[in-house]
Amino acid sequence: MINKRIDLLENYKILYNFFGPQGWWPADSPLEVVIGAILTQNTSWQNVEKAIFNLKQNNLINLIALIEIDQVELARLIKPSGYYNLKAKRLKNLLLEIHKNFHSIEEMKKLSLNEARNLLLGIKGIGYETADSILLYALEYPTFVIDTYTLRWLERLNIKFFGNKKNRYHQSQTLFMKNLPNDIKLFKEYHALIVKLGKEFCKKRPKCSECPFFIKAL
DNA sequence: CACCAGGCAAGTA
DNA sequence: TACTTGCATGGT
Repeated sequence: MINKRIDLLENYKILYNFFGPQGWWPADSPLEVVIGAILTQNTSWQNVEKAIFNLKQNNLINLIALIEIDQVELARLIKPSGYYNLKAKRLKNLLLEIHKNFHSIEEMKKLSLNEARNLLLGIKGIGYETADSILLYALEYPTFVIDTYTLRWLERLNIKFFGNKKNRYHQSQTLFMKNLPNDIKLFKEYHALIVKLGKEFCKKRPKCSECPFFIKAL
């Protein structure tokens, strides 16, 4: 299963030295991270920025305000991020659930990692990646985010997992977490660097041969 | 013009 | 269990 030629910590260092710090997650508050986590589902961050800008213009980076705003109006404001009807519903649903159980986003931290994770995964519209993104970047729990870039990268390294979607996600996540120090900053930066790598070199096949990281990884 | 982006849920066989 | 489809805008 684990390719012993791959030293994940060593590869992190190579990536970091090549690309530098990525500064994820760009946001002014944990709530803004949560909002961005929903809005960026299968959507470029550039489009998410436009939507978040609209929300900021209307003082809507606010838990109560977002719970009270009309869903159709919210959808109109987040339109640039795509799937706006769906995302407006998911956002209100998630924030309502958080407010129902806690005073604020930060209050969720009194839960253990697994408690918080299970709570999030029980909410419609929150899958594994969105849950882990919120846990890591908004709440600062030490969990590793797996996304399509990460899976693509593992596949290129010839590391394959079997079973259903849930098992494959957790096996990939475990691979990183068992082979890295339990360091929140490292987890944040590593995931961002893998996304950066994917955007730079893995998007189109011909570019793969130009990827300096992939050559060093092997 | 086609294709993709920092997914997820529901439906089908 | 393993595909397929709907959701939708904006950049390349």
